[in-house]
Amino acid sequence: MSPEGGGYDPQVIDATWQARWRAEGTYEVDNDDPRPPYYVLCMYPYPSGRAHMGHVRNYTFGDLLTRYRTMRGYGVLSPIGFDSFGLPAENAAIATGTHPRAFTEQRIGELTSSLARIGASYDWRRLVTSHDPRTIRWSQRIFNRFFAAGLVYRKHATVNWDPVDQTVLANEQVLADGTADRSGAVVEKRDLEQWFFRITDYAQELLDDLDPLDWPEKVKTMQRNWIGRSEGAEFELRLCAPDGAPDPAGRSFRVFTTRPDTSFGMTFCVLAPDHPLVADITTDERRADVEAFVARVRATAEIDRLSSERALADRGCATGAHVLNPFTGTPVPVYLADYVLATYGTGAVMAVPGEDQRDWDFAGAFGLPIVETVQRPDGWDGEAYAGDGPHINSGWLDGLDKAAAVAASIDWLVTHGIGERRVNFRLRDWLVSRQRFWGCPIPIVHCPDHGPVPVPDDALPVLAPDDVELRPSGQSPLVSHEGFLHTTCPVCGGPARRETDTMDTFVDSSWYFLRFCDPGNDDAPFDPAAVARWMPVDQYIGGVEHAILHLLYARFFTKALADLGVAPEQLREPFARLFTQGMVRLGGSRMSKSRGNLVAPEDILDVEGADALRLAHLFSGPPADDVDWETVGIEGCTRFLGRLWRLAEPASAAVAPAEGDAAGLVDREAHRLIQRVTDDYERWSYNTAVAACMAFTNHLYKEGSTVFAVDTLLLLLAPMCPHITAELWARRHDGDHLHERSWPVADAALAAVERVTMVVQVNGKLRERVEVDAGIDAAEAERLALATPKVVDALNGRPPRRVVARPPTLVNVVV
RNA sequence: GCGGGCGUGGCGGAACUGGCAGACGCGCCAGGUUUAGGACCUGGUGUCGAGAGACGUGGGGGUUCGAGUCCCCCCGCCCGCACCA
Repeated sequence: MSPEGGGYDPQVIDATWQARWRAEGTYEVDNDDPRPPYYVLCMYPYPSGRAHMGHVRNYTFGDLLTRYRTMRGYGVLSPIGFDSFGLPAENAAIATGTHPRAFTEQRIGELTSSLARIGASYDWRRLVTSHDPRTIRWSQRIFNRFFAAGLVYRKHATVNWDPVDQTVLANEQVLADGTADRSGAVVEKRDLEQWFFRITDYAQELLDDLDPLDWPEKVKTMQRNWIGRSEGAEFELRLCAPDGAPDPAGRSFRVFTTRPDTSFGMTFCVLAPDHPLVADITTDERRADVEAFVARVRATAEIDRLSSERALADRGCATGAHVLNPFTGTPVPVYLADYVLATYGTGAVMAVPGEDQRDWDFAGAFGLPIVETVQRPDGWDGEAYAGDGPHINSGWLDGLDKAAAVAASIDWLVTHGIGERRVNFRLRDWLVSRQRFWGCPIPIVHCPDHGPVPVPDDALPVLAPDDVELRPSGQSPLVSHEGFLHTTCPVCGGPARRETDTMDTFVDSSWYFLRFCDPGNDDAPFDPAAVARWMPVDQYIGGVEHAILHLLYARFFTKALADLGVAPEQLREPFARLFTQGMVRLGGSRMSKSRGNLVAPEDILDVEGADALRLAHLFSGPPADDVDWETVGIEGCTRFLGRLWRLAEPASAAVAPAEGDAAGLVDREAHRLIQRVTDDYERWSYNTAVAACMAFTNHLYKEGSTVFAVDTLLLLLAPMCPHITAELWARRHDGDHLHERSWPVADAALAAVERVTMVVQVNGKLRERVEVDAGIDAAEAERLALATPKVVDALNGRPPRRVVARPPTLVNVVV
């Protein structure tokens, strides 16, 4: 290490350049910036304190892209914010007595410092946090717009209730085994009055608009499955006596099916245990059993309900009621079963055991008849048959295949006024109420005379009071805060009570990316013109764990806001391109606080510095893949940065300059490197981009360096390791700022290869290598190949059976 | 069960459109430098074989002049949804 130049000291260099970027506003961009716009966005973080490795990975990719696109001449919008409402702050408040705001703002400070320390570059003027009263005001304004448009409504819902923490939980806080992720208690069901967003109005559009998005196919598929469109028919079943005599009261219910073609095989039907008609249709003889069954299902934890261990006979119950199968005119019994869900379709199904395995199993357990309505293929040895085939035992549908029989059966239902074609979605409306304190208050006043009334726009934001005591009482402290609770009705001025529920924090993350476009706006959530300039986000980066909820909600918000005229009308999708990065694991398991296997990025920043840490993440493998930190060799990256320093630092000069022809060859190599690395950046192949830069550095150590080659290397590495490259560039170029330079452009003529190694194969096996001119034609390649000793040997005087020439890289001689 | 993906050295991975398998890095081995250690520099490193060479991308088959890459079957692993009628 040369004493004159000084060694590579990341502590000093990182801090120097981070301060300079911040002070000079290097990555600030105005809405009238003359450069073409490009919007890079990392999913904004929940402020949990100092950054963990997942953050580092995420924000390294985002920062790299910001710097790269800036060098390519774009005005890059790269904002950051914090998803600062949420459960952990509230739990900490209950545990320690700290106000959630103080707790949260401390965590924001820590995460902000971490982000700065990895060198992430943002336009800090655009900072948006969910708990900021300015954000709350516009979240509430949007709620009111949705309310006015009928996109918000209130209804009774069965929600998850944690009996230990005494609170309602979101679905995502309930584990697969039916226990709460925080308390571990078995979650109960409770009926409460809740607020919903009518996302199902957009189900079809949310499905259709996925197709053109440049998103991982996996994420699009997950969303399609979540939306869960299915086509079929809905029709009416009329109650009757066991002998088929009409029900004197004329009662009926409707069923949804995707297989109306199999209706002739309906030998019973099934209602959900909580179907509203259950009590009404149950016969007196069956009432005791039915009531016991319904009570049992309600009390049974989800996990037990789903268990395949349970005897089927315990999962259903006869009601004693009968309905007429309209296709056959015969009566069939009505059962209850826990596998029929009240919330999907009509909460009632016709059962066709011949063509549905669940119905088959149920029929077996209850001794119900099975009628096959589709001809089994030869050799079929299964039970229920769901495939295609000619219909049998189906009256006028006999002989038709599935598609024809579906169409004919629906026509028949329509003609007879019994039912109609029907599309159902699995997607439910979005339950947004949370009985929590640390969230955006729902801006509603309940008036005894006028019902729920929105708080007028000019009275927003509705802010939660600070003088509350957070206790695990099962209610938001707002419920018992008299000053907050009591207000007047905006319509009549009479006494009224404030809504005490807050909004799901997914509401905040459903529009924050729009606010980033116009964060200072005091008249509206954002100016549609500002949004039109930047949106949609050109590159969105985040974890695949948000593949469904956040991304679906944000898409819904964008569409709804566009339809309401809040966002530009033509903005139908928020995120044009999505990249989901892999998770950081340690020794195979997920890194997490609870597992106690966190590797603190700050410890690495203290020693190896930001550039080595970033490089380690970039080099470890494809960005989309999970990475096991145990196998990441930061040593190689640290070593490389040392080599780079001794190559490029003017006074450290460990590499001699290339002389004469060698210099020209090195420069040509540099042009090829530009092509290679640029291509790698464009296709998210950063591990190979790093590899190419390492290989080139090795090459320079061997062949000698040139000013052009080293400068090129620094430019290409600038987005990946911005500190060391900026420092080296400044030392080489009289204080010049690397990150204001343009991305290098390869000279195609110089990059072109003149001499290449041509591979000669005999029968597809490698036999010779020949140095040839890159411009040779097929005839010349063949001539050279046939003249090589191994080929002459193999031919032994005979002519080749065939010669395949792919000049200038390969010739295959078939003998 | 349905959907998506993956399987390459001791390890992370590379091979983009079918054309030199294993780039780059870790680790390991040897040499240099150093008082020594560390750091650094150079070379080597898929398996078998003294060598020529043979074998080699989870297993089996196929297409092709040529297959890690395309097709079929099987095995194993990961992820998502999971009684959605």
